[in-house]
Amino acid sequence: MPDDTRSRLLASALTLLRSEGLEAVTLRAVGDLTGLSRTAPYRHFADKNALLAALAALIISDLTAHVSAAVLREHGSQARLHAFYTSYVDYAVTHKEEYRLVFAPEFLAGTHAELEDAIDAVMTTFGVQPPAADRSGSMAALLALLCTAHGLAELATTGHLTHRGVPTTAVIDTLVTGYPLSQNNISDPAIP
Amino acid sequence: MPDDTRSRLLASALTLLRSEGLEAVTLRAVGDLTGLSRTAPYRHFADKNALLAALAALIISDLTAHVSAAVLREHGSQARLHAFYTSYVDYAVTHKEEYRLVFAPEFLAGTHAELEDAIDAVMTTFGVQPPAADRSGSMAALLALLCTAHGLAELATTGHLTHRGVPTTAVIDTLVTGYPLSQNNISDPAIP
DNA sequence: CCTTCCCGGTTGACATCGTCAACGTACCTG
DNA sequence: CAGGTACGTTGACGATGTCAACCGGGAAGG
Repeated sequence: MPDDTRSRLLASALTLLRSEGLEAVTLRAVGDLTGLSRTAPYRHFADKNALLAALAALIISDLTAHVSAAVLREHGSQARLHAFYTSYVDYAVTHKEEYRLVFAPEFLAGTHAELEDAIDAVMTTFGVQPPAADRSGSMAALLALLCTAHGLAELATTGHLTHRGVPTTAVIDTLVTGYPLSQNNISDPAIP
Repeated sequence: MPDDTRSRLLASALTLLRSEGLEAVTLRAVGDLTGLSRTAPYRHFADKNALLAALAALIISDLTAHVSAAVLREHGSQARLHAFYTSYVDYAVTHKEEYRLVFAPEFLAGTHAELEDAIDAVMTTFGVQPPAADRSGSMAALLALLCTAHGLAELATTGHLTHRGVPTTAVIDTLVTGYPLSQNNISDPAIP
């Protein structure tokens, strides 16, 4: 085990993230909790963002594993779609701060690699081939799926959904059974 | 014009946000740019979060105006749905930092009022009545719509979409024409 | 065995930031 | 005229990210 302290630093950061939130993850706190001193992380990560990016990568793996397991447990497109949304949102809500970190834009600049891997993992789960030029249709479909799941998760974790008095599950059901708009459920504007 | 300096402070903050990004919006910088001193914002806002929340409210108004105009310009559910997604994402991509501020979760805690208003504005645009118990179905549909738009915007502004080699418009087209998953476009997993 | 170098770690220091306390100044009110 | 209040300023404090300088120990090489 070569990079032992590096793993311990990441573990401390994860502990802090879970227990006290993203803003509590400070380099000094990470060093303290690991039993080292403030600038110790600088021996293993270029800067704070590098540490957080590494942590985000771990979390993404966990998230994809959670979702993949839930999806594979079901059979049939509809059931799997439902499982996908449900497990995705469930993970985000259960691990609010972790999910928040994964999509925190401030330090993700240029480090899209992890998310790309996550998307690849989802695609593999659904049996879609890796990006190929002639497959752009499927790619768009998958990205549309991810967009919806992500928006769902974001609005669910920040409470914007439940604050409307509508349970998240109802929204998911709506998404799974199809877009009501294409069925003309929504009338024309009442406002001229 | 009673609260003149307050407006000027907000204008300065908006300028900073647009030109140098969210992290450049510091109370000191806002004070400087307004021609006042560092702690001047404290005479008009409780703290930094209050200032940012007020700014976010302005931006939300602008966003909803942009989207509403684009939607009302079209006729028919499908065209309007397309206009909704396109204008929403267009605004987010064109005003990356502003959109980022609107959904920055750190200071939004408890201040959902503006977003609620934004949702109400969208609902009005589509002619849906304000939240009523028997209307929860429509509510869920609208929230599903917003979820998708938000996820789309987030992934588009952070470059996760285009980095996959798939143009955002293709994803939108997929969403408008309907969920491919419910049409069994996606095969069963190739992995056991 | 001795020298040299580097890896992992530490402390000290600095700039920046949000925030509070104390102060000052004008203007309005009684 | 006296007093208060709204607005604004400066000073200071603690927290934070980051850098520079320092240090010990072990590996490398003679």
